[in-house]
Amino acid sequence: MDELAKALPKSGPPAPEIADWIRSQIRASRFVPGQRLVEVDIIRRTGGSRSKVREAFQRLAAEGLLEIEEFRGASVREASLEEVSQLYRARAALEGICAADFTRLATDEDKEQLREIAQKMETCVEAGSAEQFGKLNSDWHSMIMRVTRNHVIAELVSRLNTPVHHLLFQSFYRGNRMTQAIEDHRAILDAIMNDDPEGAEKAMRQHVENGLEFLTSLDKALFGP
Amino acid sequence: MDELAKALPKSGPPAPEIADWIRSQIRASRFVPGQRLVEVDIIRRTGGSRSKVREAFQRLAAEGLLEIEEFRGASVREASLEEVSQLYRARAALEGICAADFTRLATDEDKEQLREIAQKMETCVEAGSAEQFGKLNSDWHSMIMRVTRNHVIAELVSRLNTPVHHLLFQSFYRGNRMTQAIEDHRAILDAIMNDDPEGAEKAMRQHVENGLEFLTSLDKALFGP
DNA sequence: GCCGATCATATTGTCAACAATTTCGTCATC
DNA sequence: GATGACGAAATTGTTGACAATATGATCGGC
Repeated sequence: MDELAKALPKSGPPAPEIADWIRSQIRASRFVPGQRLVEVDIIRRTGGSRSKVREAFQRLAAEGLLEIEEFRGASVREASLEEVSQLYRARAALEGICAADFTRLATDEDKEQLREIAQKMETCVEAGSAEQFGKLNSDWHSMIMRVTRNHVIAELVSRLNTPVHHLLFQSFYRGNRMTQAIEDHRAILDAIMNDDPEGAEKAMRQHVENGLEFLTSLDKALFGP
Repeated sequence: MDELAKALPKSGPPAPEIADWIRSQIRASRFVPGQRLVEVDIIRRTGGSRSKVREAFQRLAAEGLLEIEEFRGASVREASLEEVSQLYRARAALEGICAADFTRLATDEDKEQLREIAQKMETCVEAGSAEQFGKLNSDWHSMIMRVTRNHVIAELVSRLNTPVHHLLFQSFYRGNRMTQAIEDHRAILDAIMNDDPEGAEKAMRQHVENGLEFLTSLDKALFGP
């Protein structure tokens, strides 16, 4: 009864908040793939009742984030490389169309703001601060989502990202991922500035595909020869 | 303890199966938007225990299909027209990319099979059997999904469709929706046969957008002047 | 030391009882 | 007849106890 419970003086947090908490733990790599989530442990940490915790597990299982086995409980699901690949294909489609919509909908201020974030990211590369880079990268993609005003797609992309969030974080530390991303962003921004929705979409898709390629190479470096 | 219980001689169905059952009821318009889902009622009909039913509710709420209010229970969520519009934009992106992938991956037999389904649909128009048309339409889109072998996208599209499934069903009965769909399918198929992935993608997006336009006009005809 | 059986513990699955809240009918009052 | 207070019934929220299963330790035999 320490972490979430303190933030919420109520009797107990409802299932969605417990789910949020678990999700945040996974995104922060405090819960890693394969790890078992014991009910009493979550109860202690969140202050939620057992039924609430179990309901939260069901929610997360529906999202594909947890795996529930009979009499063995919930564990963080490990996405296979094949699944990650499919997931990135979905992201390419969704973020691609958002890039096109952004090009059509964005005001000059919006575009300028996007350019500024990209610029800050470049300074991060020079400073070698991958952590800050990751945060700005999130801002950059969120900015596009916000302008297109499609909550459904924003939610979907967020969910699609959760299972690989911990890997993304690592990836910026490795190889030339940051400079690659910078180049991609510049290509996207160029198309946006030229009022070329199709070009922006194409560039965004390429950006996502590059991300996938980097993840697969990262996977090989970590696990297989 | 009548419907699902009979089909399953086990002690009681697990939460995911109860969720499936409720989902099917919604798709079949037996549960309509706004309708409250009383726990004991679901328990009687499925044979599940109360905790199972509640967990199933949470799953469906996570999918956005149900709405859960404190002390008021679960009810079928009504998707606003704005939300349906966003949802179709997502579908356009996802199914569009699948059409392109299908063009690249499909064997000649696959393409032929797709053409056959489309042909059967044309006979349905002549016979005026909207119900059969709807079923074949599902087959047509499923066929594309199957060939592209992307379970993630297939699952997403299925979920995106569930909230409007009951409207889709009606829409085929109205106006010229069927002939419109036939034309769209023909355009998509033409691009596929010409090995033109981008053309197929474009045509598929247009097809989805047409579906949305039809839904909005249907909505106006039903509710607003 | 290694292997398998056996048992204690930990964990999850199920259920029933009780508390809290909403819902709906009843009735008195205006 | 409309309105609002009251209370019974229905419904949901919460908790705890018990059953079923898995997990891990212990022990005996080889």
